[in-house]
Amino acid sequence: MATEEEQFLQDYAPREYPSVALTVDLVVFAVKASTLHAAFVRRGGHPFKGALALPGGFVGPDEDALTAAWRELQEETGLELGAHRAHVEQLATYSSPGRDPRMRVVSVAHLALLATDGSALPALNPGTDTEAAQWMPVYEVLANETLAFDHRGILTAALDRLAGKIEYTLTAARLLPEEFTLYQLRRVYQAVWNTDKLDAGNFTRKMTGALRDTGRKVLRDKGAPAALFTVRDEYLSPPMMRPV
Amino acid sequence: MATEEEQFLQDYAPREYPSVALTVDLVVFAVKASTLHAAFVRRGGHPFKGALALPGGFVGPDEDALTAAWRELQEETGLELGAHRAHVEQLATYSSPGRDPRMRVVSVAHLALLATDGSALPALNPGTDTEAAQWMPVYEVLANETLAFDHRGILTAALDRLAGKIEYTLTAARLLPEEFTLYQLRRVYQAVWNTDKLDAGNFTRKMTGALRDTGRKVLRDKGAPAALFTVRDEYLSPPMMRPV
DNA sequence: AAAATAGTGTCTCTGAGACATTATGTG
DNA sequence: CACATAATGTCTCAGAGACACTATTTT
Repeated sequence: MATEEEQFLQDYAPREYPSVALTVDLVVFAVKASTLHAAFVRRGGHPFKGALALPGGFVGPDEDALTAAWRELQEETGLELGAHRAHVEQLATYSSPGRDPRMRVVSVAHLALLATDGSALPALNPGTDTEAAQWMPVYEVLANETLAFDHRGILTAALDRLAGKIEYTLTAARLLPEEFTLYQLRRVYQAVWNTDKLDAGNFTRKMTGALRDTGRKVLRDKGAPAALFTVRDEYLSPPMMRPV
Repeated sequence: MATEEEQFLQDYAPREYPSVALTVDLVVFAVKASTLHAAFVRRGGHPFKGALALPGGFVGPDEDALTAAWRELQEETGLELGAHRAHVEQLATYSSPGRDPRMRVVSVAHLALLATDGSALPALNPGTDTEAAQWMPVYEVLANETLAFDHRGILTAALDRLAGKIEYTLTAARLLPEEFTLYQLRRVYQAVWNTDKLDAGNFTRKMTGALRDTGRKVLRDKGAPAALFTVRDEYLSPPMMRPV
């Protein structure tokens, strides 16, 4: 049996099959000043010269798409894994034959969330020789900028996914440090949903069930001190509702 | 400007880049007798000889993954598009380097839903030369069968997606004819969730808001006649809740 | 009439939103 | 004390589930 299988693998003659170049595209989100930002690259060459594009790169022969996405994220931010907390998940795959006029490129888009305290964005690598990635406000980009390839569709898909997911999970906490106040969390929701209509009191009550109070408090410029929370482990990525 | 771009496209020398074979895998669901079924192929050759596998095939050079999924679905069922109503959507992409021991194959998994009246499954093509696809009960397969490659993961991902999606959309109606009774719809929910605990009365009240009563009724063996409904257009794929 | 099924009524509980109120800090 | 913010209380409303009840068919 083992021999039959070995035989097969040896006999197997690589057939004619269509082959494609496989890449990952990243939508990297982070929040500053209650505004949702994403990392973009300004294209210096054709096609789509001068337009904004999402960072990305080829998937190596010995890695899967998720590994490649983490590697690209690290190359772009220079983050030591674990220094910045990060969350990466697959979004969707874009395979339209004409999406890159130069050749057949199939791209697995990923959603990446970087933690910030809401006051500053993570540093981006100044870029080797190629153009460096830069943070830009997502809603302004969507309103005013031209995006290369099918990257507008990828960006809106990522935004929809994030906006939907924080409705029923605590994924929003992945955009914050390990410990955070309800004020910070609320600002993340406002950033993602591009709104300022979130009642602070109701928000507190709604969230505290899935959070753990560290007992410590932190002060702001004015007002009462705010409690520091962490996400209760059982609510980290899975649903906040439907507690199994 | 046009010249500069043309110049670039001409000058563009195809670089060295890793290339992969791109395929689609299909999880095709249909319901019979309140039991969720999926289409499988029994493997006749190595690797995974004798195990069950999902149907699928290569993505052609001039089609995207979704088009290839529709083509494979048609080849497998012999359905004239529109004769059987069908729903196909992208699920996720599987790109682990070792997932096929023969070569580097990246597969875009798709979820397909076929309409039945709940009493019989759509015919599957008897297969050209290769093994024909066959319907099998999903929960029994997951409990008792060995699945080839990473197809167990794909199948459970498809099932999770479907089970979750029918909670807040009317996607379940894609497993039924254009017009259906609440009894049929309830049986679909029971099939997908593998349960029989759905109160008929509450189910009716919950669903009727998103349905349109055709005014016609249909009889069963016993009991009162049941009204025929269709899905109100505005609720077809998008959410039943959150009415914008 | 008896049985089975379709559909409605009723009650309770829970969660969300609107909004007021109390508590705790700073200048 | 004035002010700002955190957190809680209160009220209302809508939706879901448990369960009883009525209506409509077949045998």
